[in-house]
Amino acid sequence: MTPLRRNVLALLVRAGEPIKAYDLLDQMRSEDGSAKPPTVYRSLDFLMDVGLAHKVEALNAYIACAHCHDKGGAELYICGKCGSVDERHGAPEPRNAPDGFETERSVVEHYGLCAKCR
Amino acid sequence: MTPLRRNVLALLVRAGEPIKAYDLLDQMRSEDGSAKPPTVYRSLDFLMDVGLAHKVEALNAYIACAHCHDKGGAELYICGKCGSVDERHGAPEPRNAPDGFETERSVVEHYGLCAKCR
DNA sequence: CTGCGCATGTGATATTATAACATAACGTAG
DNA sequence: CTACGTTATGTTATAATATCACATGCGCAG
Repeated sequence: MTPLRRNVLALLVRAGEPIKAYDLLDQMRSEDGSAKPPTVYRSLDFLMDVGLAHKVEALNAYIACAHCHDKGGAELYICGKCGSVDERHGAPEPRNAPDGFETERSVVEHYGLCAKCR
Repeated sequence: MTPLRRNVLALLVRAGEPIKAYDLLDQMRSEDGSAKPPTVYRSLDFLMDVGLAHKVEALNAYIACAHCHDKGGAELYICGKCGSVDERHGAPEPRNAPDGFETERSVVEHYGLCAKCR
């Protein structure tokens, strides 16, 4: 874990909700000035590799992992109104899977309204 | 359903696996010549609205719906080797959901190896 | 005919992400 | 200590994905 990566993680944590790569980049630039796209994408890739961050595929955005399990995909409940994300782990999919399919990675994202925003 | 939209749907069906918007566009251009990005994106949006196509979020690609249920998100099993997609419907998520969360739309994509490719 | 609503055409541009190559930082073998 | 390999970062450019904004056409209700 390098200072750069730690900084990216801190920004993700501070955001508290999904944040776009280029918004992260803007925040980095306001301190550093020299940040460029590969800087932020490389740090995000690293953080996702080690399980400290997730990509929200349907939003093209990124969040800090709330569980730090380091393995196993998260299940995300994303409120479309307030932007909050509730992250759950370990939900064993109902094995609706085709016979013999071997899952390596799952993307599970639910969009809707959280209890507060209903 | 217009000729344009029917054509896009036909191309999706013909592809038989997830296809990128710009690959669709290339195929359209090879017949039509005048197709442009909004042409294909508008048709895709329409097809997704009426449930005849899905976006594979983690691939930024699109597929024809194999069930035509018109409502309710699909659950996709995507083979990383041969590219085949097995589409399942009606899997009730194990309701690992936060209390009071009201889901409007779900994205469920499983990546791995299909039975044939293992 | 006229006006309205929707679909499409067209050019430009915004957003998201990666390629390719250069430089630096850091540990380890010799 | 020094040379070297490996990993991380800097830098420039560009690719890939998606949308905006405005013009045009087309069918139909009034």
